[in-house]
Amino acid sequence: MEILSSLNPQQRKAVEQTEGALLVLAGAGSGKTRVITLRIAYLIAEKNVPPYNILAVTFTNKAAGEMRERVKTLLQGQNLQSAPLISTFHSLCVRILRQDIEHLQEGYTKSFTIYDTSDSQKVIKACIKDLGMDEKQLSPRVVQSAISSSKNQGEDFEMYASKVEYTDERHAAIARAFKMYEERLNNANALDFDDLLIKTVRLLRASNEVREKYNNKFKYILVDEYQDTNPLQLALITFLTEKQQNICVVGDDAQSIYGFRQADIRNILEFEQHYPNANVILLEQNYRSTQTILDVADAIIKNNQNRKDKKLWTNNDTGEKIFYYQAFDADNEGRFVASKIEEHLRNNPKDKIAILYRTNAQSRVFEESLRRLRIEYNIVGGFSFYERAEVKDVIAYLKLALNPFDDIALLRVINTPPRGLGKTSLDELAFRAKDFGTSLWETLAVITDEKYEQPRNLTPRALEALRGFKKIIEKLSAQVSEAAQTDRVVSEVVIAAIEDTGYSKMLREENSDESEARLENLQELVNAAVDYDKQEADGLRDFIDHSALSSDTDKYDRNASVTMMTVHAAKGLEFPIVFLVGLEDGVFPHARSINDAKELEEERRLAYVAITRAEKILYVTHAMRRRVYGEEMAAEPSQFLNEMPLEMIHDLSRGSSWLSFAKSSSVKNNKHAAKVLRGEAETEKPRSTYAGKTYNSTDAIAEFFKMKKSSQESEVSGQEANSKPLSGFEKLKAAGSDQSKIQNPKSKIEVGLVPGSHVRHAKYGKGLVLRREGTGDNVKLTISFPGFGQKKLIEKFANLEQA
DNA sequence: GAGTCGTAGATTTTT
DNA sequence: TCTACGACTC
Ligand SMILES: Nc1ncnc2c1ncn2[C@@H]1O[C@H](COP(=O)(O)OP(=O)(O)OP(=O)(O)O)[C@@H](O)[C@H]1O
Repeated sequence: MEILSSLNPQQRKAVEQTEGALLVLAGAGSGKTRVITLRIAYLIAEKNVPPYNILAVTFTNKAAGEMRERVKTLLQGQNLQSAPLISTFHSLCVRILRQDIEHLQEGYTKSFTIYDTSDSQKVIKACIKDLGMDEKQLSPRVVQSAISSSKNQGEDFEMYASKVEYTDERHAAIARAFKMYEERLNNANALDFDDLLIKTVRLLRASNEVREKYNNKFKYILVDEYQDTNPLQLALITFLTEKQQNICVVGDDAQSIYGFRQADIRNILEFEQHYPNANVILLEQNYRSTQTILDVADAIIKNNQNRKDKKLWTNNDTGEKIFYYQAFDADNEGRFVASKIEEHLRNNPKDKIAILYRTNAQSRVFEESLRRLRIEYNIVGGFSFYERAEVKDVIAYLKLALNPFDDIALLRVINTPPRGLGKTSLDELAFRAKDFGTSLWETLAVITDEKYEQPRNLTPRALEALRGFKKIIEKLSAQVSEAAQTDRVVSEVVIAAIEDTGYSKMLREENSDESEARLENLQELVNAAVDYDKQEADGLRDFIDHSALSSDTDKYDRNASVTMMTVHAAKGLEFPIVFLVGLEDGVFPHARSINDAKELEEERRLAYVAITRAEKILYVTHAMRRRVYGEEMAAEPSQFLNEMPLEMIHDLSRGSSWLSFAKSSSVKNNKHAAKVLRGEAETEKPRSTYAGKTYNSTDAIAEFFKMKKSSQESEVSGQEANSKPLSGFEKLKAAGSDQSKIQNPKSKIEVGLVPGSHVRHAKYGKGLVLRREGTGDNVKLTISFPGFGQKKLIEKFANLEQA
């Protein structure tokens, strides 16, 4: 088969060995995804496996879409009766449950609703309230994440509750909320994201018939990014491969970045225990990146204790050095990136460039700076189209029409547009519902009935409004079931949900820029439905499912020259030019992970993923100041920068930068200046804890600041594209020194502690002042103490000495 | 019941 | 900085 000629011998082996269990464990860019893709084509074209017997599972919709495309291209010209199923875990589960959930006998029907994260959050809030607790005592966020992580480990609320110590009030409260949450979802015939997996696993476990059915259907199973599977997903795969064991998984333990979703790399490392006859193939040649990029990625990942050493080599050139830029602040970082992108596109308009960041919130600055230069970009993730309020509203109408038990959908739309149904009426409705033990919809039907004899506790106006609402939904339901029978015209029902509900009327009457934009978004929704009608014609339900599962903007345009996304979203992709931005302690690695060795290692793997996305050119940038919650904060260069081999980095910053300092302090016989900077950490007991390492670059940075102070004039005027008359650094210095001299004469230190000053603290020892705010007795100082991190202290009480 | 205003609190990462 | 929710007014 000629397509195999594009493979190296190991890859080829992995493709040709179609029977039995196979693990392909290999580093970044070694062709794992290519193996999976070709394997699917090979099974179909060479082994004559019917496509419907093949299941390939990926992690994101984006990855599934890409793979579908590639397989399609490979199989062009073949006359196929069916297509292989290439889907995410979640879509696969929806597919199975839509067919067979009734076998589970838990009261769920095929018309179940999917609750997204915000829907579940609403349920949780209601539960907390109904348990007589305050959101401040028990935050919905905490409950939600507890429930989710418990579920992803395969637990139900009973298992969760059984683990709670009876003295542990807090967890007991979570357990109660968990229980109530489960009951409410069940009553609403609703499943959350995690339930999709849980229920499928439970279904496969409980029903021999169903298990048998899918074992017979999916004879060949392939899983990409296997290192990111969690115990539930493992269970799912295990059940699906009970009969046949034709399973091929590929992955790289160094790229495991979904620990927060309970992903467990033991799944991949212990694959041979799960499938004792498994073969293991290692791929060691990287086809993607330059040697320099691989060296840098490798240098970083080597700092992880918990890892499996893998070889990775490349025939590619050494390539360019890594480009580094220290920005003055986030805005300046954005300008730098945009201007570099402009330069690249001027030289080669076809360049494909990615901006990768740790959190979605960072995208804004880059959007603005690109827009300023009129550079087109597209952005993956963040708030998706389907998460917009107006879109969710319309979808909620449709969800309610499909599943009237969906209380969340009902509450969302019952008074949108305003129908004169306020808190009082809705409280009454909810109260009755609880009393009857039924859904809001059923309750509504009962109490609006002409023949209902009990006192209603509703104003005549409210009663009429409820009746009107009921009619609207009934009409919509009728249209929906009609459409379901004709198996088409999703778009018509969508239009009905926009028009006949009064929704568009409300927006037209509002007549603002805002409402204008919303109407446009709804038009987009109609367009999506029209497209959908043309392509799949799988009915309204499928359309709605799709909207729930694609919070990830999977229609990213691979032809666009600039794409921005989080590092997580970039997994599996590659770009000739990559900008990895915001490399600061607290941002990347994220502040939430910095104090936990395990989580810090995950951040480091994330850095590894980010760097290995680059094919030819990698830029790394960081800002010295960044706004956090609207507050300007001093930012330290990321420890991951410190872990890079500095001689491979080329400094593009104007003036002196952290890098130039780090390089200059290199001891002759030492390979990496970074090691020098790490100093004591190296001689310490080898990284038994990371607490001390977190700020171990502080000394370097402290000295850097000191240097900076003396050369401030040149540094500031050298800052590129800094249009403000006074740089922040100057302002900071000015504000700091003036205030401390004039308004704080009582201060122990007459000179005043300006940012950059060294101080000594009784408990934390030597530290460096990063920031000063407030006046008089209220002066607060942010000080970085090596080994203790940043502390915010009141100058008056801190008892600081100048060091 | 609807709309306005003020303030506390929040951000990882994805399905 | 932005948001989401609660108090307050009409
Ligand atoms: N044998 C080969 N010859 C030439 N190019 C190859 C070969 N195998 C893979 N490639 C190319 O290498 C690049 C990386 O491949 P692929 O995305 O499959 O790697 P991967 O192992 O899945 O990477 P990651 O783990 O980083 O997602 C792709 O551009 C692919 O086309």
